[in-house]
Amino acid sequence: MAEPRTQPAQPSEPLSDAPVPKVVVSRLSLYLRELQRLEAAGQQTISSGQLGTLLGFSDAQVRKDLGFFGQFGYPGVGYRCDELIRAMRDILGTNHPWSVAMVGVGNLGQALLGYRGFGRQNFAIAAAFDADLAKVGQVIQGIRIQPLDELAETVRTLGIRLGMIVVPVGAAQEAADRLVAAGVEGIVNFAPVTLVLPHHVQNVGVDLAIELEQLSFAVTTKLTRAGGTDADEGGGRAGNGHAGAV
Amino acid sequence: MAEPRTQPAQPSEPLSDAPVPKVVVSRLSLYLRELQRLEAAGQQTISSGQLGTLLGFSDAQVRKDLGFFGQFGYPGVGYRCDELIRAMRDILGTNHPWSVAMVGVGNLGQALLGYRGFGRQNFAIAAAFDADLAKVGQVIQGIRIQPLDELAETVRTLGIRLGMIVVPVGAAQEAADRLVAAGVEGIVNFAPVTLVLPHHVQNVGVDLAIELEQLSFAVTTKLTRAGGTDADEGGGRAGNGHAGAV
DNA sequence: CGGTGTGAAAGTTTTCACAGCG
DNA sequence: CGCTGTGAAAACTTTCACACCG
Repeated sequence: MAEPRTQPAQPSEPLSDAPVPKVVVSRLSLYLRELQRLEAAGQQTISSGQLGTLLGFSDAQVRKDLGFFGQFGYPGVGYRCDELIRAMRDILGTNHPWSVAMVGVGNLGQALLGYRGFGRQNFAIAAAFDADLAKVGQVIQGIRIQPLDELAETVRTLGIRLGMIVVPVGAAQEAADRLVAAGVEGIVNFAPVTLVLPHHVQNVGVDLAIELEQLSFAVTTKLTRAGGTDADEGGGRAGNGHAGAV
Repeated sequence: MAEPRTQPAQPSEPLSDAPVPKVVVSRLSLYLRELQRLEAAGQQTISSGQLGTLLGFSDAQVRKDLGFFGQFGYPGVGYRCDELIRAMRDILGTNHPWSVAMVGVGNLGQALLGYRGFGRQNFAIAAAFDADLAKVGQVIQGIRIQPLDELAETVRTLGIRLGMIVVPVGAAQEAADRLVAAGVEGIVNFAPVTLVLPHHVQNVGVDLAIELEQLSFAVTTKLTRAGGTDADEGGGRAGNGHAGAV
């Protein structure tokens, strides 16, 4: 932060008002994940070519993606890991903590309550709700399960902006409606159904069976782009495949 | 199956050898999911426009996507749900059962072992492995946890072709190596790391923190295409957002 | 009519290739 | 040199629009 810099600025925000392709943002998360790993391993700088190779993208794609948000590199050197990490987190919005409301505390919900990966990226499940009154009052992973009736008030009181739906498929839409009514701005939905939401509420779906379906197809057939394992030449690198929001 | 048909054929395989875009296949899974819901609700036929509206896509996109695989519709009528479901499952490869090997039976692994959604789409977790010898021998959800040493033999004996990695990030690459050595053809990876895999092994990544990161960005900013919740006009439909393979 | 299937046009994303910088 | 940042070209995907069918 207090480093003397020569030229690179880090606007860290969409730069122009040009809309950023969704696919670029999904790669940003991968860049960040890899950069954090590299930094932890002691690497100070990295070039677009190296970063791309690690993830199965071209050097040009890495540079173009970053170019949507500013100029972060040093010609002849590459990018400084620490700076780029900070910039990515600024862009993705994870330099500040996010509170998340979980609805549905079954097997999967309980596992997610204990998942350490959220905290590492600055997400905290701040409240959890379940329709089953037998669960209400239990404390799981330090969180007291609340009844659905308390959802709206708790969400407002804690200033929660994101929700996570982990209920059975039949209860998902109602859970979504409650979260929306409480003022949540985005929802991650683990139920295998397409939610009906107002346009101002963002939505990411994770359908575990669909991930396997995509693999089933890929194992059987050839795809056009970045299919299944992708990119990379020769030896053994794995490229990357992420499921794609449902 | 014994219906008299007029004209529609259902090639159900890539039709020509033209490679199919990955994004098309991901939408196929969504079409299938929606069709199954509609059929369960008693609907017999559906038009491309209706199906598209339910998922936030255009009618033309639905028709183009299906067009990669054959001709399934009846002009003036639409598609018969039962026929289209069967065709989609043939294409995705889920008309026959798949056995999956799970590596790592922690909180998340145990939750996935009990997840009913896999079975509904013809996936069965047929074996589970863990490095923790205290877990080995336990029976969870009807599956006996085996030591990693038995992975190769079990995978071969059971003819398992797909693997699922649910170990901590530091153990993921080794788990992948073992699965690959055992002859698995595709891997779903829940660990937040990019695996190095041979090119012939397909790979889908699910990074739970990245899903939230994408939401964090979407809530903060405007995206270009299918951003967060997308598509649809007026009232309240939710479009669809699936995360995108890592 | 209402709706499919499909070329052709429009729009978007990726790759190329190169000027410029330290 | 090695590597970034970026216009311009190429590739790919989506939308349009219409012939054709029951």
